[in-house]
Amino acid sequence: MTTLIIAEKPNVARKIAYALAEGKPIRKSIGKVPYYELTRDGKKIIVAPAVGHLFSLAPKEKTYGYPVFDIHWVPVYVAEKGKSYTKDYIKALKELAKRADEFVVACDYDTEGEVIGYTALKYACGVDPSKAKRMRFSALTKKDLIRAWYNLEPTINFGMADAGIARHILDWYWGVNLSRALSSSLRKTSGKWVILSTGRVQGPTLKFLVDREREIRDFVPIPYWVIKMILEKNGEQYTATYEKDRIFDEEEAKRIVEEAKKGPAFVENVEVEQRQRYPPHPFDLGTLQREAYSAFKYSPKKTLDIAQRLYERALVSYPRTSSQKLPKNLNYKNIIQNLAKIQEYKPHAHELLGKGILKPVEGKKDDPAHPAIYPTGEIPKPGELTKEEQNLYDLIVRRFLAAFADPAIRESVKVIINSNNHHFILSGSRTIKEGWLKIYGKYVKFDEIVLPKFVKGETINVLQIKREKKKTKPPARYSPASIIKKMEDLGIGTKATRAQILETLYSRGYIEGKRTIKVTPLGIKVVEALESNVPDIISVELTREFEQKMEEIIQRKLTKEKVIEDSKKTLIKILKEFKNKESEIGAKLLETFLDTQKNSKKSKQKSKNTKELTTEEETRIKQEVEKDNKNPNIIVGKCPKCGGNLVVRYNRKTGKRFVGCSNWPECNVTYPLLQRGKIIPTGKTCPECGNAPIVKIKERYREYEVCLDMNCNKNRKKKS
DNA sequence: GCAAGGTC
Repeated sequence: MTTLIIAEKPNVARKIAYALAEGKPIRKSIGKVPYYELTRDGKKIIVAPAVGHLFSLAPKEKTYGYPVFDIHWVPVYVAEKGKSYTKDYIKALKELAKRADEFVVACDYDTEGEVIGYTALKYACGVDPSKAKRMRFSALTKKDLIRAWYNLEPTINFGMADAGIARHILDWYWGVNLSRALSSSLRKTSGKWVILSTGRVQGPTLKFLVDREREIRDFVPIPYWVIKMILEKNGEQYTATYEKDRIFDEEEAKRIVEEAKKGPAFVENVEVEQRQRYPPHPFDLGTLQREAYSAFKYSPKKTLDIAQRLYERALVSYPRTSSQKLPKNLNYKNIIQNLAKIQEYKPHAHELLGKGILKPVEGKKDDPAHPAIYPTGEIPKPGELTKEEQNLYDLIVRRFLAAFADPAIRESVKVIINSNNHHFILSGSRTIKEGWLKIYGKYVKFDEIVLPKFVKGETINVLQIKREKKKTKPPARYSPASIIKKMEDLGIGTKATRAQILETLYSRGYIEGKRTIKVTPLGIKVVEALESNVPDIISVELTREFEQKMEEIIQRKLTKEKVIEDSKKTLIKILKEFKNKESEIGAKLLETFLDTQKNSKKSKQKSKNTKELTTEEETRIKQEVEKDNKNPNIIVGKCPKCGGNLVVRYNRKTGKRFVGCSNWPECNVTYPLLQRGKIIPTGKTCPECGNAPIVKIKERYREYEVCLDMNCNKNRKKKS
């Protein structure tokens, strides 16, 4: 009898093996994949890892059309580029399954973990998933793991597996079909092969960003006045502000200034307050990403990448966590002693060790699978880390050490000045006791405004009282850090995927700007198209609905088949309507797409999104598109006579192409076209005749622009 | 190739 335990990832496989082994497990490997052999109670056990999802959904037939609902599970390395490393893991599981006659899933206890286990059993091991048992644990300590081993669930949780599978399929149906619909619309009008995309998470995220753009665009600044008192004490100048910080009536502001100027000004009261400031909680991934953004301006994606590298070197714990709590049984003392070997942490570490009790602060959020991010106590060799790795490591170490330090004490002072019965406030604040700020202070900003001592009744030497005109400001644009916080707050995406999804929005050309995110005209048009055709996909409610359905599947109140069928029906209807309006939608997308292209040329950015195709691919796509729509409506411009769209059409008898107005037969405007070369709309109207549009003709070895009007001077000049 | 979700 041999039992094969399947873990979600290599690191967990190792932990399970060490926990269950009597003595030490034997580490072996197949290719690059490590696995462990051990015995417990005379039973042979093999522990082997997956690496997250090993299987992914893909269409059964390779088509470019939509709708598409016929999909199945395939190895991820088949479905996605850059996932070849998973091949070895599937191979290893397949190999080890042959040696086993009992199977235990030990993936994270959530819907995704259940899907990872289910698909690994079914497609890698070739085993009926209903034959497998389930090891259920929520912490990776020896105690928890041993308890889980002796209390195996008799089967995997099929409710969770079904809910997870439904989630995968629903996301695929909505995301892929609508992405294809968007791309297809633009292709129809532009003739260009551009990837547009949307999905359950991309959609609402882009929508938030667009909403913010609209708020900014529609913002009407309102003027207001602030009143300031410049005063002098001991040869230094200080500025006090009027008790009402914004005055929207200029006359009122004038009056206050005039009255206050009469004086006399004296100190009416001095309020001093001391407050304890506790250290910040240990890092979950989202907080680390925000902090690294504010400290170093690293994008969330970059921070996760660096943290992953540190984790792989065993310098820090697992980064994809939402916990803000350190593990209870962690040997804090040992870690801090190790960190003391690094010169810059030495004094802090020694101070903490001298305290006797080591009790960290913790945050509210928890994660069943992983604790907060902490330094393991492994010490990097000098020069081992890059500057970026060093920065992030320092941030994590200091945050960890700070959690054990004393609170800081801050003092705030309010001097209330009365001048002819108008009140002005002079504020100061300073740190009285540094506490944890000594360790982590370089990453937090606190004002340090030290005031001289003022006493009640004291006369104030006023130098000036004045009003300043200001304007209300529009809300700020999102930064990569703040949009990810927004996603977190609304519960869309996961800790592991949010950063990646944001990168996707950048690579689609929907958004730009490293620090403040600006939505491009294309991004705005995509949201507009979805708002009027598929409002569901840009709404957070779709996620809520999926979650609810999943819960009902887990509770066996609904079957996954029913949920999938329902979504399919809804989508068929939506996609049918979308297809009917493709030309219209595409025309709108195109307007701004031309601008985006021009702009990106200006800033010398290469659009990764528009790729050159091989002739083979091009032929296939053409056939596909033509099959889909016998008359590809490439819009080349506006009709000078009626304002309709000028589109490329084909003579039914001769098959020859020409440009005609879309309002035919009401409008009879036509232009002849050269029969050779690819027609590319430019969005420009001819500057020479001011009438007909200019199109680009792209032949195999040359391309040139012509005015559609054959009699226009522009074309004559060209020829001569 | 398009999603979102795991992970190296």
